[in-house]
Amino acid sequence: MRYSQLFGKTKKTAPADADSPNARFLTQGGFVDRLAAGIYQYLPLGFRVLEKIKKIIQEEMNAIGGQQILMPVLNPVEIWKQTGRDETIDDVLYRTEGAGGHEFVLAPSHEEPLMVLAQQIINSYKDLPYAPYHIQLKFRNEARAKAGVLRGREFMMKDMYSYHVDDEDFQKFYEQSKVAYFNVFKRCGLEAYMIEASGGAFSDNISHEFVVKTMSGEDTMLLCEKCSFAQNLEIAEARIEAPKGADEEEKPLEKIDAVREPDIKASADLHVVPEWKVLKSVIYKVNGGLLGVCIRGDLKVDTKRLEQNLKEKIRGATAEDLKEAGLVPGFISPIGAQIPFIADHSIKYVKNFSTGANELHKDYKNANLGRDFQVKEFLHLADLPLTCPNDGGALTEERVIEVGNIFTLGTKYTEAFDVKFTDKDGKQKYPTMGCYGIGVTRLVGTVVEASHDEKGIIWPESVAPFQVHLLTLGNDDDARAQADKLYKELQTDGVEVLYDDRDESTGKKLNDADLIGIPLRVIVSKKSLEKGGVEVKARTEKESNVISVDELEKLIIKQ
RNA sequence: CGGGGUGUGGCGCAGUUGGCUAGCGCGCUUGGUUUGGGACCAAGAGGCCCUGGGUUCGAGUCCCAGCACCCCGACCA
Repeated sequence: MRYSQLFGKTKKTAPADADSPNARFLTQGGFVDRLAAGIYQYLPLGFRVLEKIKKIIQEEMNAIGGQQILMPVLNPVEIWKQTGRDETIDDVLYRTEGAGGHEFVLAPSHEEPLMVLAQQIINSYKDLPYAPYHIQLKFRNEARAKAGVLRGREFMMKDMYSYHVDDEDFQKFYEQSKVAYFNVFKRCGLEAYMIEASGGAFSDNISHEFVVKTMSGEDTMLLCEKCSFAQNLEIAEARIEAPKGADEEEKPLEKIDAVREPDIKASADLHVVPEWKVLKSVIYKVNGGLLGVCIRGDLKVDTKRLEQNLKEKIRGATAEDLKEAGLVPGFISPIGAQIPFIADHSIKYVKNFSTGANELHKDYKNANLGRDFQVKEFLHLADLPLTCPNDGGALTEERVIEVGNIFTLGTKYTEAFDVKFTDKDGKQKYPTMGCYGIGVTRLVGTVVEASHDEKGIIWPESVAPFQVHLLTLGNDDDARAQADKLYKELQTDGVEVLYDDRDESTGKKLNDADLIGIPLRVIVSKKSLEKGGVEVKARTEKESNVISVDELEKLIIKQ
């Protein structure tokens, strides 16, 4: 492909609102374009990456017996009523009306249409197992789309579903799917971790998530330093979620007289509430300034964790520090305070906190997060004994993005659609199912998140839009002729080449090459020809070297 | 759905207490000079200033309502 003819060029400046690395580089590099929040269109460069990732997934799914099909996006609402999911996941469903007032949903997942197929196809134990899959757009009315292509309202997903005669056969396949999943991510150049997770709204059963470490991730993973134990923090933290009675209606904020001792117990006694209903505010001195930390009254701030999270040395604020900031020990609260506050996640689950009013012997009742006070950031700061259940090793926290997940579905759907097969013994039975998802468009963004530098993307060879970025520098006629010739030869050899044939300045062309991030950069210029060939540099390397055209062809074709 | 922020040529931005023909950089077109890390000169094209109401002699600017987008949360196979 000649870059001069490519539909979609790089931009010198990224859109101001594209702030996660994937959003920034993919839009600036001309891979994708945002049409609306969470809705992207793919330009030739982005589309090529998408297709490569799809191909890897197809190969790995086929290898474990998957059979690709294609199911429709537009689904009659009736099949969604059959599982009750038109109500249970109503909040994410896009609905639309067809001719004659028929109601449709845009599929957010595809268990339902598949079950209609299964009713017809699954009859005998001789047929099983089956593992149909498809790669298709999904539509989910996310409350908040974000982070470029990582969380979209329209996105592409590979979903596979398996049917088995019994649990044993299912388990065997489930294990195979884990291997296939690791293969997919590895081939995309990603290091994935498999972690235990809760099933969420789509399943109540056991599930495993596949996650990749990224800054723009949405989840936190706990990773054991000693063994391979990895777990979603959600599970570990379940214990600090909402104590009984914590989730109540928000009541009006009230300021009251509170002649009491300056501690949590005194506050809880005065307000006649359990200690977890008291909002604890602790003030630290960080980098010369003061920082408030809110946490549930019954928990303690783990200062080591706080330091790790802030990457700063901290110490407790002194009485003078507090006085200067206008804070009264024992009656501190984020409401009306003049210093920044952060918080432990535990306070998100409790309504109507009691807390100080930043005045001696005055308290607030019914203080609510968001309405009455805000915090800058939520961190995991509670002093909980979070150690590895296997060997007691320390657990580190990692920001991760979920790129795939696998579920045991049991007979939930086969029963709902009354899909039965006749077993060897002549009895009718429900097949047991699993489902296996990979976010395909999310993978595109994840690769960028995991592999970039300040200049741009660094595509792994396996998913790069082109293998070679060929460019000329200078306006030397001979160099251009040589480059044209090389471009044609490489094409003849079946090498995917992006040829920057523009008459642009050196800096612009080199910067564009770094931004687009094709693995191998090949420069043909007067200078390189004088040194006897072409200059090659891997995107991952700093230094380039000059080799002959013959050597180049050997180098590329052996790959 | 709560909190915060932003809407001005394709992209990034400026626009004063309301004032005349809405600017700048990048990009684009034409001509010329350049060419190893975002070159230069000259001449151009390109704007429902988010939308709708209001105030005013006069609104990009003030007021009201709405919409969109981004961020932090709630939510989330």
